[in-house]
Amino acid sequence: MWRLGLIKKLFSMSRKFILTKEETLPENRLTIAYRDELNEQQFQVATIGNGPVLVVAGAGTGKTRTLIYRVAYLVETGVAPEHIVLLTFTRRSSNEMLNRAAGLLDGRCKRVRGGTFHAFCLTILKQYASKLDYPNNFTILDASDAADVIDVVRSTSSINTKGKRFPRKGTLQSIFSSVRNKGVAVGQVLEAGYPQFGAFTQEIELLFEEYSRYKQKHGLMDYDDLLIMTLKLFSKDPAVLFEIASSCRHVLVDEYQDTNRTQSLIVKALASVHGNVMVVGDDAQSIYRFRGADFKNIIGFPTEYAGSTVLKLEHNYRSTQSILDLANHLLSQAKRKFDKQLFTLKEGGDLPGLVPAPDDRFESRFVSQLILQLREQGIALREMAVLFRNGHNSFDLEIELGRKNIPFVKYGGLKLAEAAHIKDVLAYLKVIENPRDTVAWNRILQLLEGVGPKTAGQIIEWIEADQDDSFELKERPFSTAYIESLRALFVMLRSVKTSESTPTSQVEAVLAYYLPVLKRVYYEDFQKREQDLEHLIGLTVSFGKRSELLDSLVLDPIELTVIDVEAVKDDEPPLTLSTIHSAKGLEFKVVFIIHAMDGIIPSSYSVGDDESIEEELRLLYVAVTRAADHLYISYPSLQYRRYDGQYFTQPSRFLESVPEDILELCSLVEQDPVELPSHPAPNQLTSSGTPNQ
DNA sequence: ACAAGCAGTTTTTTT
DNA sequence: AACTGCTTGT
Repeated sequence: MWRLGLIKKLFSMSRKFILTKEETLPENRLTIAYRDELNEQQFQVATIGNGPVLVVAGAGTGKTRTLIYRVAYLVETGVAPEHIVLLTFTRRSSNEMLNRAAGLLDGRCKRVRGGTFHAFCLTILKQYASKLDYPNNFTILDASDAADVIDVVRSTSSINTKGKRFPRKGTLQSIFSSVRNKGVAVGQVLEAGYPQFGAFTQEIELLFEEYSRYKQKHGLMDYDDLLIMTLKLFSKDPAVLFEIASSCRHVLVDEYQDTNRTQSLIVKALASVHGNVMVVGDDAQSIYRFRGADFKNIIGFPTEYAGSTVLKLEHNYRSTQSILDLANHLLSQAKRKFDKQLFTLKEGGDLPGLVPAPDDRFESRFVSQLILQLREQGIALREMAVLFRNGHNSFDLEIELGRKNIPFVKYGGLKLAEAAHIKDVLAYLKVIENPRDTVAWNRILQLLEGVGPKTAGQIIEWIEADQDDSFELKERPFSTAYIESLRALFVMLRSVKTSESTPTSQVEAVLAYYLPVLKRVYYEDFQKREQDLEHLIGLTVSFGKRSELLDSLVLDPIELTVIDVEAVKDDEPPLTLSTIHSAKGLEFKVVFIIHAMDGIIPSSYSVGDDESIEEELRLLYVAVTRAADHLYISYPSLQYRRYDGQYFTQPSRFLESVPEDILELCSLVEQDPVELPSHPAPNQLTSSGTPNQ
């Protein structure tokens, strides 16, 4: 492990020469009228000179827009687009920003580099992998791949997992990820988050070491490695750091409050030559503590970067005053105080509504009916969103929307690349790409009839011993139970490997082999899964290389229901369903927050830990501030749990102390469909009163 | 000895 | 829906 001190020393090593600042274009020769199109605070941000800058931007203050103008300004004043690095949270927001910036300057911003930290680091690592003793065709493990590797390591190690309850593979994976993202010891992570496994500290530490060794040996990198290995590369080879940092004349980071320690060190490294780093964020919207994000990064920025400028964006252009009142009230409940009060010129507006529904079904009917009515009133579906805490909170609503023929896209929850059948298909391609990828081998071997964990492990040992990437089946004591199907598998792998065809035809070739397997293994619902595979073929056409397809699917996971987007491409733009986490940075005219009961928001997992509860509060704050004009918060009063039957719920504790002149309590009243007026105002559907139970 | 099938439990949020 | 632990079958 490298040390923080070493990195710091590294940065100070590069000698600095002071150049006189190149003359910037006079303002009147710029093509964009920055002063007219931005407010004073935004203008400052967009046009500020060199040096470190922290922008504290409240929700809805035009942060994205300002960053776009910043990029445009830099390009216009002579910075080459490829010397600008724009790090954003999702590739979705990165693309949106670059497209909008390109629109401002007729395409000149297209060559700005950027994307997520992980994607950006990947491009560096692909180039310099050999310096870290990795092959440059290394495989990226997603969270469940990583868990599978941990499982393999555990079963081959001599650790006794019997007796008392030993953590499962997925739990181990999150423990290891915390260790690395927070930079603390295994023992500390266990103590803080998993006290029940404290007795296994030694075993878990051992596994952690073995897991790291295994990845190195087999050319595997998990998500955390992409970041940490990049830092390691920088500290191992200062010349590489210097070369990369030299090409980063301006580093811009969005959502800085959600970066972790490693990411902040990467930013520091990238800015180590030119020192031009602008980070934008809002500590009140920090919602990724669970994966190591630390809002201290944003708070501590001015101390970390001497001579930095702090700018603020406080004018909210998005929401009505009524919605901001609720948002401000939520923030006032936080233990850690925020020095921000958002203000808007959009006075008044309907009060946000709190709607207790009798149960799930009523909640879904309420939301979908109101959506239809608002659409009648001229609000497009694409301007409305339903937000929720957990991916599965919308299942019932999804059925109802389907019934009412309301098109929707869902963000968050299950990703296409996480579905078992997609992982199967990708595993064949991964093995062809990197024959040392034992996780993928393990997966595809176990799809053979008569091969389970033990036999798969045995076959993998033989394959590894061969050190031969040509997929020839050598003489081994194979059992007759599976030898024929194993032979068929190798024939397929060899023919795809040697075909040198496009990723699309490679996927098609794999599918020809895989479809019978699919039907046997998933005989219950293979038809549904077959559709996803069709969708996968559609996705492959934009890739020129197999490795690009594989990397992209891991780093930029396609949401499962994006299928629906394709289907309705020419029709009405769909309604958005999203987890609150995935809705970060987005805005909608109408927002529904569903399942807003205690135990969901805040999650029952966070109860008992003040810091976690605070994060849940910020999460609700983020959800509320997505809304521009109308906000409805609902929850089912009655829930079913499989074993203890029905039980009554409480609304989220964060909403309990909110006075009725900020959040209006509504009730649902059932009415004959014929009686429905054709153009009711949203408030007429609900009337103030006691909850209807 | 190992694979396959069944039953019962458990599920946050994301790169 | 997927994972674990248990039982049955080869």
